[in-house]
Amino acid sequence: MDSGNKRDDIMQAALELIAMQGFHNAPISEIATKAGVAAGTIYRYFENKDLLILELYNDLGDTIGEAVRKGYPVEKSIGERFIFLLDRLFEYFLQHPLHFRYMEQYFNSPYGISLRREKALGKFDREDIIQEILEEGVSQKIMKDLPVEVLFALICGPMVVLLRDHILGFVVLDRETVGKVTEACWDAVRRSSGESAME
Amino acid sequence: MDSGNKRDDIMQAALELIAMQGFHNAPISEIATKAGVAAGTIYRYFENKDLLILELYNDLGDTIGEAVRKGYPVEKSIGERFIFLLDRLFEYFLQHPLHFRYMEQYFNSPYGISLRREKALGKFDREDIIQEILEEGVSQKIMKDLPVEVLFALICGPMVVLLRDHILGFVVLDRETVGKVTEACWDAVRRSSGESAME
Amino acid sequence: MDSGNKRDDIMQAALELIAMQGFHNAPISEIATKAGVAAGTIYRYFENKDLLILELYNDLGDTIGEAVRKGYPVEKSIGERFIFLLDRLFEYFLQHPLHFRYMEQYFNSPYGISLRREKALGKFDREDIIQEILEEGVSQKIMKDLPVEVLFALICGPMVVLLRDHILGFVVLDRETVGKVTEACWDAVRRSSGESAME
Amino acid sequence: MDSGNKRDDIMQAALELIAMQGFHNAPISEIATKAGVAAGTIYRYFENKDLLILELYNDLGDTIGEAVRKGYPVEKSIGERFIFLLDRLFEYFLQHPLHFRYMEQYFNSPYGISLRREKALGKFDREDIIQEILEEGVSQKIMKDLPVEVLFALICGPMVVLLRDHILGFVVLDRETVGKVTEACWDAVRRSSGESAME
DNA sequence: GATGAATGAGGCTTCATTCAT
DNA sequence: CATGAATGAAGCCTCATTCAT
Repeated sequence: MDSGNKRDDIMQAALELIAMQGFHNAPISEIATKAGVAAGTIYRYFENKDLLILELYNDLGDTIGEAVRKGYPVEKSIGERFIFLLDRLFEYFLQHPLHFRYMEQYFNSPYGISLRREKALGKFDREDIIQEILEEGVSQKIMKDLPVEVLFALICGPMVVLLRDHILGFVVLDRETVGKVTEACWDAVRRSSGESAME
Repeated sequence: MDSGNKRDDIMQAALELIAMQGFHNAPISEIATKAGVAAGTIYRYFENKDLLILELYNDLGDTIGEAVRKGYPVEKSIGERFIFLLDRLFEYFLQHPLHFRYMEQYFNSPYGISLRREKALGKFDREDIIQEILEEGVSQKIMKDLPVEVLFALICGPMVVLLRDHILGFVVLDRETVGKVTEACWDAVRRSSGESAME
Repeated sequence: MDSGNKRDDIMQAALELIAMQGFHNAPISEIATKAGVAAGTIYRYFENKDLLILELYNDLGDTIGEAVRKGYPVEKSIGERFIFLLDRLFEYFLQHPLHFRYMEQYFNSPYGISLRREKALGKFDREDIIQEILEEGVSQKIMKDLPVEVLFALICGPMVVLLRDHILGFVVLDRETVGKVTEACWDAVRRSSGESAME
Repeated sequence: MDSGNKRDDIMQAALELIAMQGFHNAPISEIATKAGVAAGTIYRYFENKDLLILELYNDLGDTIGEAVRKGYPVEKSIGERFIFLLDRLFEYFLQHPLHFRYMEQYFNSPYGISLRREKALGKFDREDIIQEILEEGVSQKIMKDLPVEVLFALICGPMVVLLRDHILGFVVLDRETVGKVTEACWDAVRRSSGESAME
C-alpha cells in the first residue's frame, strides 16, 4: 500500500483490517505491515490506537455525509427525500463495503456507545439529515407518532442487517431489491392506511 | 455464584461479563473468579474460551427459542402469529437484557459471522419459527415478494437497534411503544395497500 | 536465585539489579531472568513495576529500622545514643551495601521525592528515631540551634557520601574511620565550645 | 530558546529538561523542541545523548569552578578560605538550582560513577580547590586526621542534602542558616578541642 | 549544515492455557 | 476432580538514532 501519503496508507490499512477483523484482531503491528511502514511510524500520525480509530471514524463519517447529501432534493416531498436518502446510503455502502463494516464495528464497540451517549446528551452536533426528515414527517403527521429514535431504528435497523448480509454474501442486494426495501421502510414509518395485523 | 453446578456457574459468569464488557474484556481469570472456581477448572468443562463462547451462544439460543415458542398460537392468522412472536421476543429481551447483549456481541463478532455462514450453507438447522412465518406469508401473498432474508432484516433490524438503545438508556421501550413498533414491522413486511413514497 | 519463595526471589533480584544499575537499567525482563521466573510471573506478585519498587523500599525500610533500633540504649545520654545510632547505620549499610544503594536510588528518584513531600506534609509517620534525638538535643540546648532538617543533613549527608564512596571502592571505611566520622558528625551538630573558623 | 548559537541552545535545553525531569524523562526530541532545532541537528553537535550529557557536565563543572574561585582569598587563613568556599558554593547553587539538580542527577547516575572511578584512578585532573584546602588543613594539623575523601564527605554531604531539600522546598536556606551550616561543617572537619560525645 | 520522517529495538503489561500438586 | 501458580506470546507504545532531502 503506497499512495505517496503515509498517513493515508495507515488509515487505509487500518480501515481494511478493522473492517474485516474487528478492532481486537487488528494489531498495530499488522496495520503497520499492511501500510508498508514501521509500527513506530503510526505514532507519528496518531497519538495512539484509539485516536487512530476515532479519526478514521470521523473521516468516514464526513465522507459518507457528503456523498449522501450530494444532490439531495430539498424541494421535493418528504417521501421522495426519504427514498432518496435511503437509496443513497444503500448505494454508498454497497460501493464501499469496508466503510460499512468499519462503521458497524465502531458502533458496536465501546467507542460507539460513548459516542451515542454524547449524542444523546446533545454534546454532539453533526447535523443529521435523516433525523431532520423524521422530525418533519412526524410534525406533518405523515409519519407515525413515534419518537424519532424509534423511527430511526425502523429505517437503520433493516439497512444495517441487509448490508451486512450482503457484504458477507448471505443476500444479494440488487438495485430492485434495494428499491423494494426502501419502500418497505417507508411503509414502516409512514402513518399507515389502516388494516392492522390483528384484524 | 454457586448453583451447585460448576458448569452453570461458569456459563452464567461468562454471560454476565461478556454481555457487559465484551469478549475481549472478559478474561478467563475474571470469569473464573465470578463463577467461584479456579481458572483451570473452566478448562475441564470447556476446551477453550472460544468453545465456551459458542456453547453459551447455543444454550441461550435454545432458551430463547423455547421461551418464544411457549403459547405460540399455531392456529391463528399469520398476522396474529407474527405480532405474537415479535412481542414475545421484545418481552423476553427486555426481561433478559444480558441475553440480548450477549447475542448481539456474538453476532457482531467473527464467531457470529462464521455461524451465519454455516447457516447460509444449510449446515445449521435449528428450526426457525420466524422464517416459517415469513415463508408462509410470502407464499400466501400476504407479505411482500422479497427473499425471506430481506423480510427477516425488516423485522430483526429495528428490534435489535431498539433493544440496544433501550438497554443503553437511549430510548424507553414501554409496552405501548413495543406495540406500535411491531405494527410498524408488520407494515414493513406486509403487501402494502398502495400509495408509494414517490407519489 | 531460588529461595523456595518466588516473591522473595523477585524482590531480591530487583534489589540487586536496581541497586547496581538504577531503576531505568533494571527492566522487568532482566529482573525475571535473574529471579528465575517468567516475566509474567512478576505480575502475580506485584501489580506493576512501580509497586514492586515501592514495596521493596518499604520492606527495606522496615528491616533497616529494626536492625538499627535493636539494643538502642534509651537510658543513655544523648551523645551516646547519637553515636550508637550512627554506628549502627554505618554497620548495617556496610554489611548490606545493596540495601544502601537501593535506598539511595530510591531517594534520588521521583519516587523518593514524592515520598519526601508526603513526609513533609506529615502524611508519613514511620517514627524516626534520629529525628527524636535531634529534637531532644535541640530542646536541651546540647545541639546547635538549627532546624531539625538541617541537623539531619549534617549527619546523613556525610554518611551517604561516605557509604557510596566506600561501596564503589573510593574510600575504605574501617571501624576506626567510622568512629572518627561519627565523632565528626557529633562535632557538627553539637553546640560548639567556641573558636569559629573566622578567628 | 535562541542564543544565536545552536550548540548553546541545545545544551541549555538539555540542562533544563534533565535537571527538572531526569535523564530518562528528557528525550532527545523534547530537548530539540525546547532548543528550537531539529532532533537530527543535535547529532551534528554531539555524537550521542551520553556525550551530550557528559559535555554538559564538564561545562557546568568549569563554570561552577570559575564562579567559586573568583575572589578566592589565597592569603587568608585556612578557616577563612574554607568558609569562603562553602559560602560561594551555596550561593552559586542557590542562584543556579538547575545546575545543582543537573550535577546531582549526574553523580547519581552510572555516568557519575564511572567519572568517580576515573577520578580515583587519577585519570581526572581538574584541580580541586577544596581538596587543596583539606590537604593543607590536614598537614597543618588544623583539621582532623582523616583521609581527604572523608573530610570532603563531611562538607559536601550536608551541602548536597540541604541544597536538594531547599530546591524541593523542604527547608529554607536563608543567609543566616547557610552561615551556621558552614560553621557546622567547619566544626566537623577541624581538629576539635575536646569533649567527645561519649563523655 | 539542517531537517524531521522513519525506523525498530526494547520496555511494560495482559491473559489464554498448562500442569504439578 | 479442582486448583491456581506459572508461563510466554503478543499487544501497545517510546525514543535514540539514521538518512534522504
